[in-house]
Amino acid sequence: MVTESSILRRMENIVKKPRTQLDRAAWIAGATEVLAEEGIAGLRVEVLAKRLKVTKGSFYWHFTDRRDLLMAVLAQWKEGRIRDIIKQTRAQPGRELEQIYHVIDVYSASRSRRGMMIELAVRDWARRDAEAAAIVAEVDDVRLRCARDLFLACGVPMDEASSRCMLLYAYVFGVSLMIYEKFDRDVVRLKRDIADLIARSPSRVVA
Amino acid sequence: MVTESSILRRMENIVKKPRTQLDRAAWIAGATEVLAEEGIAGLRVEVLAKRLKVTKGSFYWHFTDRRDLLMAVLAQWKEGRIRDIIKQTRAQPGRELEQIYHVIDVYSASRSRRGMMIELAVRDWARRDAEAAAIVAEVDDVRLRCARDLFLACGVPMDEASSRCMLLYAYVFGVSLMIYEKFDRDVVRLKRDIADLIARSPSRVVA
DNA sequence: TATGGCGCATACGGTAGCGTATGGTCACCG
DNA sequence: CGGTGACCATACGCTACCGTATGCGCCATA
Repeated sequence: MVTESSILRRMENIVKKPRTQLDRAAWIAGATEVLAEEGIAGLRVEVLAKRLKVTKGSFYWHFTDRRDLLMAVLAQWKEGRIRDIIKQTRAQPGRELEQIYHVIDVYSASRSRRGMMIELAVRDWARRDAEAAAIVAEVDDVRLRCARDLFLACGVPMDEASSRCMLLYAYVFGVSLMIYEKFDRDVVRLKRDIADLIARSPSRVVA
Repeated sequence: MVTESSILRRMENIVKKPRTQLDRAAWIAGATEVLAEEGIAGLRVEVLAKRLKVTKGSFYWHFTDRRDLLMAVLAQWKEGRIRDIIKQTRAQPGRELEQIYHVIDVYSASRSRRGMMIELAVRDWARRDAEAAAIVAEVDDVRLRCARDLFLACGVPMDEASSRCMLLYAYVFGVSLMIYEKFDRDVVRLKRDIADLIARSPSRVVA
């Protein structure tokens, strides 16, 4: 019989105590944290369990094995990235160029350090894991197409739009791998000028 | 007493059997191979020993510990990279622009896959290791300055030369992290156009 | 109040890897 | 021909980690 008190207690458990009982999502979230900090090689079941203040007995209740977790992390990363791309590349008509600058800015390492750490960890992972590579391929494809659409909306021809959006993403990933403090102190100007090169420099040399 | 036969035997050992006796250089070379294939996390003493057909007893004769090997790998990588940069960015007067295209080409992933694998492994390593980061910082500084000098020799102003050489290296590293087969089939044209954007696109929008 | 299952703890066997200790082998030297 | 040292093999203890087996507490339902 479903009593009123039983319903109340059940609601309590849902809203008041989602901490004691871990679910898949909590494990995935924790795993993503570790991935960002330590990379895929440092993402170990027992380490993660210690971090979440439980034992791995809990882990193997929610997941069949370590790979199960890794695939879940990948899937969630993919969903989040694609949602974010759609959001970041949706521009009001006439403001597409502005939006391109926004994309460069928002995906730059200094802007979202955590996001870039995950991005780089996933890409390093993908270099040696076929399933991770497949996910990265999907995300890259969506990203490139979305960014290309922005350039197309700016009136840039197809081939050039392809080149520029590829350059855009290669730049944001690549620059986060470099250590250039000694090279140039005025990083703000540097990055602004580079964004200009990617977004607006005329493609043809004017004779 | 140094007899004639002893000299002959010693020469034999030097020229004929440098295989049985491993030295530091052989270990470092093997370690660099493993680093390229498996990344820093996969670079394990016993794995490397098995690969070199010896046991780790040999390893701990030549190195104090694993970190000793890693630092040696790092040092050798740095030397090699700096030598290569100097070489690749030395241009005959008047051919500097040509040399810039050459640099983009020679450091692209498809051109030297092995070199880029090491490069990416070292950079991923540097994200979590201070000593690796210091080495990468030195190499980046030399690279950026050498490439900037090429742009300067082309008549490009200082600030723009800085921006373009930074974009150049960020691109070559970043593009090797991407998986874009689905996006554009004509990769040759794509890469050529991107090289044009980096090397020669006018920096200012002509009104 | 009894019971069944969910969520986790505990304990176990097994592998991989690090670093050390110690012994063996072979070349060379006198 | 005995000795010495470079170079390597073997064996050991230790830690980290994987996956499994099993037990325990707690909550919901009847």
